[in-house]
Amino acid sequence: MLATVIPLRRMPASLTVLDYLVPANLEPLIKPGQLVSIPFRSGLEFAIVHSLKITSYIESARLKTVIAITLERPIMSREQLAFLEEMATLYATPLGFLIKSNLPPLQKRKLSKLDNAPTVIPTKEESLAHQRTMDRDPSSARASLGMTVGKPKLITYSNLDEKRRIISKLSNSGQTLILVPTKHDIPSFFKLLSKSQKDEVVEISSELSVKEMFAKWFEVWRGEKQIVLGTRRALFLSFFNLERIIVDDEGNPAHKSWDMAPRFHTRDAALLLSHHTKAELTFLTHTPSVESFYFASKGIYEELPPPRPLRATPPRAGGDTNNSPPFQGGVGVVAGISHVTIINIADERRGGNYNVLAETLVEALREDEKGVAFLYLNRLGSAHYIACRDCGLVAKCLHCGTNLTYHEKKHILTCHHCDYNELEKPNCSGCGGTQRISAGAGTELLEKELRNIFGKTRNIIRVDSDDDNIVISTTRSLRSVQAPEKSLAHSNDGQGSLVGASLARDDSKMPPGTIIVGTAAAWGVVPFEKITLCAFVDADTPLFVPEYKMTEELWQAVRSAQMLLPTSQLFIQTSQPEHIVFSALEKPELFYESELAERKRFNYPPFFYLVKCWCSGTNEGDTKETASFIYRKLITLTKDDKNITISSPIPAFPAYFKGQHRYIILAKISYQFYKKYTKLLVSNLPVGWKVDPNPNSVLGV
DNA sequence: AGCACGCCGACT
DNA sequence: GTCGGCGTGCTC
Repeated sequence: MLATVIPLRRMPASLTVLDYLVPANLEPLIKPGQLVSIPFRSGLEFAIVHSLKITSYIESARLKTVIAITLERPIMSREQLAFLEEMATLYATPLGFLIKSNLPPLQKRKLSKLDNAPTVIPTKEESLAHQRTMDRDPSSARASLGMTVGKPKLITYSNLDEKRRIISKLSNSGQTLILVPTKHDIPSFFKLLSKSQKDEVVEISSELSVKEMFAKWFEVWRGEKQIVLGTRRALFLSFFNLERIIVDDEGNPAHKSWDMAPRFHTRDAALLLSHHTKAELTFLTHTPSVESFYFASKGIYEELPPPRPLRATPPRAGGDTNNSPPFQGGVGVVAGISHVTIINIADERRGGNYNVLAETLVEALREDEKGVAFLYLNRLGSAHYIACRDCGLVAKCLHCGTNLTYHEKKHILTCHHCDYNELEKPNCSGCGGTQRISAGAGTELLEKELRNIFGKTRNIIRVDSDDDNIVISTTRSLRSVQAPEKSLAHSNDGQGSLVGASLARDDSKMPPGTIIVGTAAAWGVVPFEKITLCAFVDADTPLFVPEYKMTEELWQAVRSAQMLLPTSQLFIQTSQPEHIVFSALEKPELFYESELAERKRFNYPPFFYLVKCWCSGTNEGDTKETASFIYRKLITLTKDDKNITISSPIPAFPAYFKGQHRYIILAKISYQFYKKYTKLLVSNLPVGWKVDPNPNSVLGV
């Protein structure tokens, strides 16, 4: 007998699986999903049994022999293995490496203890299936029973009470996987669970120590705990009895893994896992992504109910178009979700106010002298575009109307849709003004302005991100607060991360009259329950950036702020007050209609599936040449194929970063064939190329 | 991919 | 004689 095994190490794509002989004494015991020990090169290596067979394309004299079965009970089900294989191919990650990095550290002494540990069999009606699963057939329960799975469900809620009710109705049979966008969302979701649900929870995040991860991994593997609440890395735990997957806050852009391979969206990975394990899949959100809204409207997802206004404006007597249920006085929820005020910053400029803050906002801050305010500054992608500070006009392409990208080196503005470019002019073509900006105001500038306005009467806290650290600084002291490794493990009290909790609990740091100034990093840390006034200081930046998902990101951010701020005022400073993102707050379907029309026009998701591929190198010419060569190869491979279009290489944004020049090739694939063509692309890229399927950004790398 | 191997040049 | 830098080629 032969075994095809996956060595648990980085291997070239052509060698993800290797064949080994199975000694006679192991033949009755060996099965797929088991952890085995194999001779590899001159040493020993751990491997997972992929499949068993009789013959190999390699002559048996050259085959080595499996040394031992390290753990008799399979470490993963066939379905989990199939899921991992699919993830590895679609996201161009070596399979052995993907498995290894998601298994607990393989230490021999710990492993030998485990094999003797008794299995906890659930007392539920599936115990039979479970027994079968664990002892004979390493399949996940629902799949082994031949169960099928219905359409994914898209469930929207418009306040936390509704969300709590949905969660409390979850069936308690089998294992449940709940995926949240970031580690900061774990405690707030935990708070919504019922008491009995809380007892069944295992929390999974990147903050766990090796030892904690080891313990939790095996709790799930043995089926001791029924609810896994975690970030996307929880997708890779070993479930044998997974019955349902819930993707929480489905529209949140943080669900996308963009900086590390495998670069997947939690939603896409959950779809694959659900497909293999037959677990029911639910997308839970206050604001669906544009993609999910579309798929629900086409009946590909089951939708209940459509997104509703989050009390964007106070209800008017009589003609109230708000169809969300009236406030019912539930625990922890306060009537009348955020009152939104849109401030036209262009009016302020015309009125001679050239400060970062509009007079209306300054007035509101003055009135809120006993509260805690949060001023949010969006700096993301601020250098992408050229806008006029005075009138808000943005340079647009003459052919397609897309915002032009500014290239600093050549002083030109280019359109990445149709290769149009023009010279950057010093004056605004709208008002002749010279205050053309390519970067928004920073937190320091804003802090300075607040000092000028309020002097020492206010306590100002700045929350910035500096690489991976969250830096919290007050006017008196400056200190770097790093989320300590263990903060989450001990914070089942639902207070948020330790950093956020310390901000919230320590009232000496947040006396009445505090103003918190922060960038995107602040969102996980700001104690929103204490905030009495919130403002988007520069809501325009995302509207100007030539990235197709930016409008949706702003929509998500504003709606999230409404959810997080049940009572406070929400101010939005913009030079485009009539923009659909703001006008649609009262009628959300308008946003989706408008955004879908735009996406359709440029063949973006959900009409086409995007795959971003890129290469980098120290020499610009060589890198460009490599990119062109691969482009020509891909074009030859796919010519006359209507289901895929491949763009010619474009420089990434920024084109040169950390000593590397980067070039991007973007493929647009008919959605129904996304797997087939993604595989085709991935298998034709040379070593060193990176792949991001369904990317958040098409220009950045 | 990652690591052993071997070739070669620079040193004790 | 031996250390180490890096180009080559193999892994069942």
